[in-house]
Amino acid sequence: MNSVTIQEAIKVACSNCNLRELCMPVGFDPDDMKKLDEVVATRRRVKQGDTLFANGETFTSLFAIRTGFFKTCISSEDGREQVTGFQMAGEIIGLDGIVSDFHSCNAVALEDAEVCVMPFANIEELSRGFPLLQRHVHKVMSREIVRENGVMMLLGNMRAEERLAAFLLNLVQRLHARGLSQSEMVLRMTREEIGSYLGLKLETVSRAFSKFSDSGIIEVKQRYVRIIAPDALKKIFNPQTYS
Amino acid sequence: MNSVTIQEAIKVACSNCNLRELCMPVGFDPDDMKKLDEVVATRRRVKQGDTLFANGETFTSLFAIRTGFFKTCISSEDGREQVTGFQMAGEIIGLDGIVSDFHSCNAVALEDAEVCVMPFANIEELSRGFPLLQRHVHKVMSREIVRENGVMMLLGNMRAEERLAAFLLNLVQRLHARGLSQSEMVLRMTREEIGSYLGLKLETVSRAFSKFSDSGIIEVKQRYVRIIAPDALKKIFNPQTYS
DNA sequence: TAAAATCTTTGATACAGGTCAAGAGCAGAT
DNA sequence: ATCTGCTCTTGACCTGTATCAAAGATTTTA
Repeated sequence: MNSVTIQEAIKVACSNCNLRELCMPVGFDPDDMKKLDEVVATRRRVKQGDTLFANGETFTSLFAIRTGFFKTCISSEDGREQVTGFQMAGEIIGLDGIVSDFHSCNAVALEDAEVCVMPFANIEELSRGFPLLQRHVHKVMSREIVRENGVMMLLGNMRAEERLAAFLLNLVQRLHARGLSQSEMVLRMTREEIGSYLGLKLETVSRAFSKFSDSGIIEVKQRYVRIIAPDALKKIFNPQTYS
Repeated sequence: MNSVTIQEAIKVACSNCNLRELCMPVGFDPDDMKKLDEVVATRRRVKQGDTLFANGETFTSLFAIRTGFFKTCISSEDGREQVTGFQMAGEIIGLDGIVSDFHSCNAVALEDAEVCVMPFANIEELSRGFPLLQRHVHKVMSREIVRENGVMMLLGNMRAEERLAAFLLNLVQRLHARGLSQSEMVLRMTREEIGSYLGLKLETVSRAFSKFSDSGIIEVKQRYVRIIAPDALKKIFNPQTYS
C-alpha cells in the first residue's frame, strides 16, 4: 500500500472535507457520512482561464468547488455576454444542465481551482434513500432561484452605485462566511466582468468605485478592496432602511 | 355514494388531468399514475387580484396552475417592486420557498385561477420511490434557473424594444404550446407589470408597443396583441441571426 | 529588463430611457 | 346610462449611463 493512494482516498471523502458544512447537509450520523462519500466520484483541477463546462456540452455531473473562484456566463447569438454569477469554495455549479441534459452556460475558472465531480446519477440514486440529502439538493436549487430573483431586482430597479454596493456587500459576506475578513477582499474578476454581472459598462463600474473611494466608503487599489464604512454601503444599497 | 364526491375525486386526480403532460413527467405506466395522484392534496381557487402565497409566509406546498394566470414579484424594503415571472396553466410555482421554508416572493392571480396544492412533503416522499418523478422535480427547478439566466441576459444586455420583442415571442410561444393561437393573445398584465418584469417604465413599454404597431409588426389594441410579422419580431430580439 | 498586452481610470459627449404632465379610452360601480 | 377610477398613450424635457478616446497601471512575455 502506497501512502499517496491513502492520501488521495482521504482527500476525496466528504466526511473529511473541511468544506462539508458549506456544500453538504449537516446533522449526519457516521453511517450516513459513509454513504455520502459516494456522491463524489473524483476531483478535477481547473486552471485559471479554463472552462469547467461550456454551453452545449452534455451534462453529467454537478461540481462542488473546493478551491478557487468561477464565473458562469451565457452569450447571446450576436455575441453579447452576460455573467450570471460568481461562485466560490463550497458552492455548487452545473444546475443549469439538469433540465435538458446539456449545459446552457459556461463556467470559467477565474483562478486556479479544484472541484469535486458529483455525477448527477449518483446524487439522484443516493438521495432516494437519503431524505436529508434529497432535501439538501432541493434547497441548493431553490437557493439559486432565490438568488437570481435578487439579481433581477438589482438589474431591473437599481442604479449603478446601488448595484455595486449590493455586489460588494454580498461578496464580502460570502467570503466572511468562509473565514476571511469581513472588510477586505481581493477581487478575482475584472471591471468588465463585474459590469456584465451588474448590467453596466466597465467604465461605469470604475467610476462607481472611484466615487465610493472619494467618499471614503471604501479603499480601492485595483483588485484590492477594503470596506471602510459598511453602513454607508448598506445605506446606498438600501436607502430606505437607513433613511 | 354521491355523484358530487365522485366528480371531485376524478377532478383532483393527475391521472385524469388534461394538463398532465405540461406539469408532470410522461412515460408512466398505470400503476405509477395511481401513485402520482397522491401528490395533489386539494385544489384551491384564487380570485383575480388575490395572492396565492406571499413573502414571509411559511412554505408547505408547491402549486400547479390548472387555470388562470399569475405573476410572481418581490419588493425591496424601500417599496420598489420587481416582477420575477408570469406563470400560466401547467406551470409550477412556489419553488422559492424550499430553501428557507418561507416564501420570498408574492404570487398574485392576474385572473381568476385554480391551482393544485401539492404538499412538498408528499412530493419528496413520493419521489424517493419514484425516479421518474424525482427527475421531473429536478428538471422543473433547473428549468426555472435557466429561465432566470435568460432574464438576466434580457435585463443586462438588451434594449427596450429587444426586451419587449423577446417577451411577446416567449408569451405567445407558451400560449401556443397550450393550444392557443401562435399569433394572437390577450395580455393578462398591465403595461406597468410588463415594464417591471422587463426593467422598463410603463411609458417605455407603451412607446415600444406603439413603435411595433406603427411598423406593422404587431397589431395592438390595449390588452389585445396580434403578431403580424413574427420574423420581424425575432429579428429585433436577435439582430444577428437574421442579419 | 524591456516590450507587449491587458486592465483601469478619467474626461468629453451622446443618447436611450426616465420623469413629468395631460388627455383619451375603458371597465366597474351606482 | 353616467360617473369614477384605472390604464394607456403621447409629448416635452431631463438625467444616468453608454460611448468614444486617451493615458496610466499592472501583469505577462520575450
